[in-house]
Amino acid sequence: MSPTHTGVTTPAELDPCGRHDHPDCGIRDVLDRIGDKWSVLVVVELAGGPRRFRELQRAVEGISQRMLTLTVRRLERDGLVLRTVYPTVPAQVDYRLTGTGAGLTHLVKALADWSLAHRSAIAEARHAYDLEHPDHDIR
Amino acid sequence: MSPTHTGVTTPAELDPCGRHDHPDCGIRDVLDRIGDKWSVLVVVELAGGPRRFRELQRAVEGISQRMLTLTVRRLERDGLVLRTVYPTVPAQVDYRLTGTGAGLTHLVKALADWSLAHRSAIAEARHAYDLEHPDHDIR
DNA sequence: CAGAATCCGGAAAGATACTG
DNA sequence: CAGTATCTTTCCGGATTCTG
Repeated sequence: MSPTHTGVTTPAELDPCGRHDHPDCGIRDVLDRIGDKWSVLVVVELAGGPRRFRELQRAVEGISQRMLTLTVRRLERDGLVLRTVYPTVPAQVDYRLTGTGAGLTHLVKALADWSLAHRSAIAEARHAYDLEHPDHDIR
Repeated sequence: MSPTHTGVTTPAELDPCGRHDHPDCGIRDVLDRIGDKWSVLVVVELAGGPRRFRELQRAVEGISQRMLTLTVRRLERDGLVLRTVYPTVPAQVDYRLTGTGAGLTHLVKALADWSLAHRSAIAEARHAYDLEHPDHDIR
């Protein structure tokens, strides 16, 4: 039993943490890592195999070279992506997922599945909301 | 077969989309929704049952009233949260997860599980990276 | 209590130019 | 090619004040 249990009904199947004795389940750790605008897209692309810098930039579409650098550096730092430099000229670098990073793709797939499964429902909900609330500035 | 198949080796078990014929798998939809700073925390709290505005604000800890309003409004608009107003005085409002929203908690749990499982590995990777790259400004 | 409206600072992201 | 270095702009989010 959690010492801070409030007596509120908490169905086990709806408790995302499995227990309530820590504030955010550490979820923020993941989200801070893949919740940004580009990380997931880069991971998805790398799931298709190693890619070079330019390949990634072309594949992700819309990402600036600056953001790609930052994104890929962070992923490297977190041990999700391996960066390999080949001492050729001009320089050649490739990026590939590490074991941990590959495991992430399973998570991403879960996200994609859920997204696809509910995308229309959400779109409808939005539409309905927008009709009932003619002038809002949400989003 | 995908018409845009490039011939690159793409192990099915690493393909997060299941297919490559769309750019981002719609993942961005989900991430734009739960990738922000507070949405997940609110959903997690609501997984414990209906909450009133103030209860949420106290529970989430650190969230401003403004951000709570915005967060909960977006979730409502997307049909993930149901907002109920009781015409009492003073006003009383409660928020609860919809069916779709409850389904989200499974996703969140997956995130939490992955996070907990790899948190130490990632921490070590970071530490190692920071040692080899004494002065970087990543993050 | 449950918000709405406003102001404001800092961080994130984009664009661009330059380099090994 | 694969970045780094700047500069500019955008916008997220906090603090505060006011209302039904």
